Amino acid sequence: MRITYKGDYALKAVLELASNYRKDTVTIHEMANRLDIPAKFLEQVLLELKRGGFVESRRGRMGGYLLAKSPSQIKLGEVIRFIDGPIEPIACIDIKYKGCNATYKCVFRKIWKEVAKKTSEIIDNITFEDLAKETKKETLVYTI
Amino acid sequence: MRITYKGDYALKAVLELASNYRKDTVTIHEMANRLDIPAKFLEQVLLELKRGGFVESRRGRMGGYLLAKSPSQIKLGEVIRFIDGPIEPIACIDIKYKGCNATYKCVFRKIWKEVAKKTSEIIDNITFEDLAKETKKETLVYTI
DNA sequence: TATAATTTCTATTAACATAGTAGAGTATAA
DNA sequence: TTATACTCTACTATGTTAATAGAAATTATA
Repeated sequence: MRITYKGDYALKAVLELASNYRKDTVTIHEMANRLDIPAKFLEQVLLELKRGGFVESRRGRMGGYLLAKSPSQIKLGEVIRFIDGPIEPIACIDIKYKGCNATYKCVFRKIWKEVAKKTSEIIDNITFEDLAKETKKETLVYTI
Repeated sequence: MRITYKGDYALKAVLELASNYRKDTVTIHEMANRLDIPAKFLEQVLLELKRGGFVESRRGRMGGYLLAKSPSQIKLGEVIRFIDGPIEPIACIDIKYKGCNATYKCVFRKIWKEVAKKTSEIIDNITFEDLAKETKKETLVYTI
């Protein structure tokens, strides 16, 4: 798995919206400023997240973005997979990969699957509710 | 972590040499044919593996490649890191990464570190001796 | 109703990485 | 001496990434 800037931005954006869940909508520019992300790039990321059903938007004045479902229903793994693709470290799990005339007896294949499994055990067991709580807590710690 | 074709080829080449440890040297072309890898590309990979101290070579007639140390002393993780770089899924662990004005309080950072740790627990605990044994066993199974 | 604020959509681009190709040079066993 | 093998450097095609640009559509509100 490799996390791109786009994926990184997506996670931060969703977390931002999760922290704002059931409050106001947040505009692209607000998020871009707060997260220090190029606004036009973030715009594209948010559109993609919308198509993925993670966020909703309100157009026009007083518009902005908001989460499409509860933070507790969005897993870290879902978002990163949607934006950056499969978490498997090598494509030999995938169809496109050519280079193994006998994948079924490739000793590496099972290792990469094991890596993917362990990765999944982490990222598919963390919701944005968890993350929002954690950031809140950390912010408090640093504020006090 | 993302494993490139180059990394994939490197692992297969080292395994091939591990299976041949203390027997004859193996030429680039033999390996390229057996592993179905473009010979000129494999050539570069092997040169890199040599610079990394994983393999040795004999030039001229009757030449070829051989392992520089015992298969039991070469870990999967060492080779893949050397060829494909750090296993961390995101560069925010690295210096070059810009985009976190406060990495120390980034909730994602610790997650990616955890992923890297689990990955390391797998790939740094497998030697090419293990792998060579496994391929040998599997080959037998399919031969019988 | 006009306007400012906001999202939406499509295209373009610079830089870099990947995966490979090409060819001339060097060493060595037989 | 020669065939066989590794060595080295350069080149290239393709794709991906991380943006940037600008015009269009929508909507609250003054």
